[in-house]
Amino acid sequence: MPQGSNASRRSESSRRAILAATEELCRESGYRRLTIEAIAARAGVGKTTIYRWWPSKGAVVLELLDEAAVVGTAPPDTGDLAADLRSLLTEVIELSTPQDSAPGVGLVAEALQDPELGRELRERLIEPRIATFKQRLRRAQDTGELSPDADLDVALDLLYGPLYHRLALHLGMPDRAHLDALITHVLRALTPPPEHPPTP
Amino acid sequence: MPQGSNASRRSESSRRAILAATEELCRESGYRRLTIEAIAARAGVGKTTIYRWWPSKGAVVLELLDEAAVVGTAPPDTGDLAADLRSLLTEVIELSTPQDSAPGVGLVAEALQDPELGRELRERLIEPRIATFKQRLRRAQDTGELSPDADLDVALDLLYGPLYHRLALHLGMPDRAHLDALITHVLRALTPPPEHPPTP
Amino acid sequence: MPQGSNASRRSESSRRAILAATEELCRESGYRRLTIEAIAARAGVGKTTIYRWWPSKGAVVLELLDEAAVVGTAPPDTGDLAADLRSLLTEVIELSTPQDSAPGVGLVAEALQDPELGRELRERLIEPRIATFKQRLRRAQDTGELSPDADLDVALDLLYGPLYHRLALHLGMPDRAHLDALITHVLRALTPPPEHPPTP
Amino acid sequence: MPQGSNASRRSESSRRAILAATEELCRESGYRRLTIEAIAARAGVGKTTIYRWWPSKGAVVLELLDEAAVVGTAPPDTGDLAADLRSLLTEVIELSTPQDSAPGVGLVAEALQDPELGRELRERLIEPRIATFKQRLRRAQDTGELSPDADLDVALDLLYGPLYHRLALHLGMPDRAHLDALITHVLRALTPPPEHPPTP
DNA sequence: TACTAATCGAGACGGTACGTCGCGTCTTACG
DNA sequence: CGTAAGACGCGACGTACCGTCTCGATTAGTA
Repeated sequence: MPQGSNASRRSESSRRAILAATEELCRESGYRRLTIEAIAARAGVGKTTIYRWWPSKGAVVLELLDEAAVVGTAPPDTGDLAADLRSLLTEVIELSTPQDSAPGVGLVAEALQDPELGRELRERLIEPRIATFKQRLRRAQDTGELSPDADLDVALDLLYGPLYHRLALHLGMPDRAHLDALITHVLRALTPPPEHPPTP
Repeated sequence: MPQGSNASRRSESSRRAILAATEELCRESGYRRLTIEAIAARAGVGKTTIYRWWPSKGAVVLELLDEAAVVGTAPPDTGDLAADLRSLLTEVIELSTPQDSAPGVGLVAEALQDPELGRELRERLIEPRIATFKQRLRRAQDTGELSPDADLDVALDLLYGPLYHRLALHLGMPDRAHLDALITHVLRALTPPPEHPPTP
Repeated sequence: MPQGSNASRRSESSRRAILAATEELCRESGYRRLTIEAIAARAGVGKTTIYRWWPSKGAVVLELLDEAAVVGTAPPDTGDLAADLRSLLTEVIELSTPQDSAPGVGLVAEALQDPELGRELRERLIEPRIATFKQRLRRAQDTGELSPDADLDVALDLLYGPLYHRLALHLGMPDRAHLDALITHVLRALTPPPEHPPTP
Repeated sequence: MPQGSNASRRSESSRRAILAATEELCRESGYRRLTIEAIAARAGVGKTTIYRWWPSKGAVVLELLDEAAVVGTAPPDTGDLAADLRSLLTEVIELSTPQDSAPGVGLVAEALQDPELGRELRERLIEPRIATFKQRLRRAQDTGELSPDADLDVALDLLYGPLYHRLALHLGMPDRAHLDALITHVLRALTPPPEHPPTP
């Protein structure tokens, strides 16, 4: 593909330096104290260069997380549905755990107040994971593990909801036992007792 | 409570003016653009007076919401458990709906990044509602509507979780049908099929 | 006049620090490289404090020169008109000589491009000196040294003009001999050969 | 001049576009707001092209004025010395009058602070005019209109000085009457009353 | 006529300073 | 004393231009 003259003049090395500096500073002082000014200084880059390519510090952090995330587009499928769901949920839990938390939580907090950032966050980080999640559940429907008319959006709310609930309220992420309890409850609710369908 | 001579010389009229100004400004420009500086100006109050009594703008807004909320400490009990749960959840949904959302959502966002504010938010706004919620569920256990060993913390996660989930992801609050689906699912999961207990 | 409550809250110590820093920086690096940012840093003062009280760096420098100038409002009068004029002109020449030149020349340069600054410069620094100059010439008219209908504005142009001429063209200030030549010429032109008046 | 193969590959059309853009922008927004960046944009030219051929915006403007000026190298000589001087002075006055003033005044202002630009300005714009001026005066000495030992440098100062004086002080250029008064005075001072020479 | 190197347009880049905003503290005068 | 008013030191903001630096794409003189 001869994209030739269409090539952006953007400096890849600056881009990398900016993301690296962002990651360092976030780790050192947290999302809150993160500053475009400081990123530029640490990265050895003009502020302009940051503003040229990102609209806000949130967008920089978003790209950082986006790069960091190894997106396995195919859902895990060990044959054990509960285990697979647990591993999907665990990925999110780990993104919200202290040492790495700064960028993730800060980003969610900022996105709450900034619709445009929220949209980006949803499109680039969240929706792919939702898709993966639903893909796994759909497969479970195919194998008859789940009721074929189970409402997958409800399942999504029920399984991911608690994580955000606890995040927002500083309640600490659910431990292994609690997580298993959640999954068990939800699967039970979605598993077809043949005679009455889940939603009236 | 004979606090007598100990009575604070704090000016109640300033306090009210501050909260009123906060409410107006929040409504006009949103939590994000809210500023201690602007509150003081609008309220005709010195900045010192605000800083003397509140540690941050979040704390002011928290007090505003705290005053606004009519906390029915006793849970609703119409005899219809699903309906009662729906009305409890609806209160929170309304706090997160556009016109009034600014203070509520902004506060949650800020609390995500400010542990102290998070603690205050939890203690003064959240926990009373959690208590009310659990109280109603416990009554349902007493009447046999719910399994006596149902895990109420899990129920809490399952019912409130989705709201925060959707809040954080700008997904829009669940509509009436979805909400009912949620409640139905959760109640089904908590209702005892006598042979296997909810947690393994 | 008990101006009491009317007293400005302005910090005199900051004002002095700002002027001192300005003077130092001007001496060290010249008017051109002088920067509000640097003044603030050197003075240990917020930039806001400078912008609050002065509209531009030119205004700060103007105030600096204004304070530095010992304005003898009464003109010198040794009885020797030429000598008195020479001493008046010398004051201006010294303000435009290298070591002290930075502020003075820079200010004139900036005022050339900034009408508001030009007005201030004129009112606060220039016009008092013009008044003094004219006062001395008027006294010379009283004593008959000068023609009573000599045009003092023309005299002003003729005597001060060359200084600005040379300043603008980097020609160097007139030396003692040239200055005396100038004064001699001008006085001769203003001294009445009784029959024909100076202006037609 | 066999510069032959050495011929510059410089683009004349770019040069003209740059000068034209400079002239327009100067007229529209004044020398002060003039910017290399803006010149390049308006001229449809890369910034590099400007920096390759001129060291500063002052140099561009200088070239602009240099081209615009129709330098009559031979002084006017109508036989009426006062009239000839007036027409020489008028050329400078017009260069400093509002509509065209921007480039001229700005250039002088900048040159005050930039010795290199000052030198260029002097050599290319000023000195030719001084030469012309002196040439005319010398001719007047030949015809006996002026004292043969009149100091032409003093004459220069006395006649051009007031213009810069007024320019620097935003005093407005001398009107016709004042200009005539100046010329009259100066000529009187330089005309030989046979018994006492002009300088003591 | 084709080659080849200087020049061109475009504009990203690392910087410096700008002028503004809001912070949280401090100072002053009043009630 | 608490208060209204607001100046203060500070830090970050987002912008404007600077002068330098790649990038192909002309383009003009030479081979």
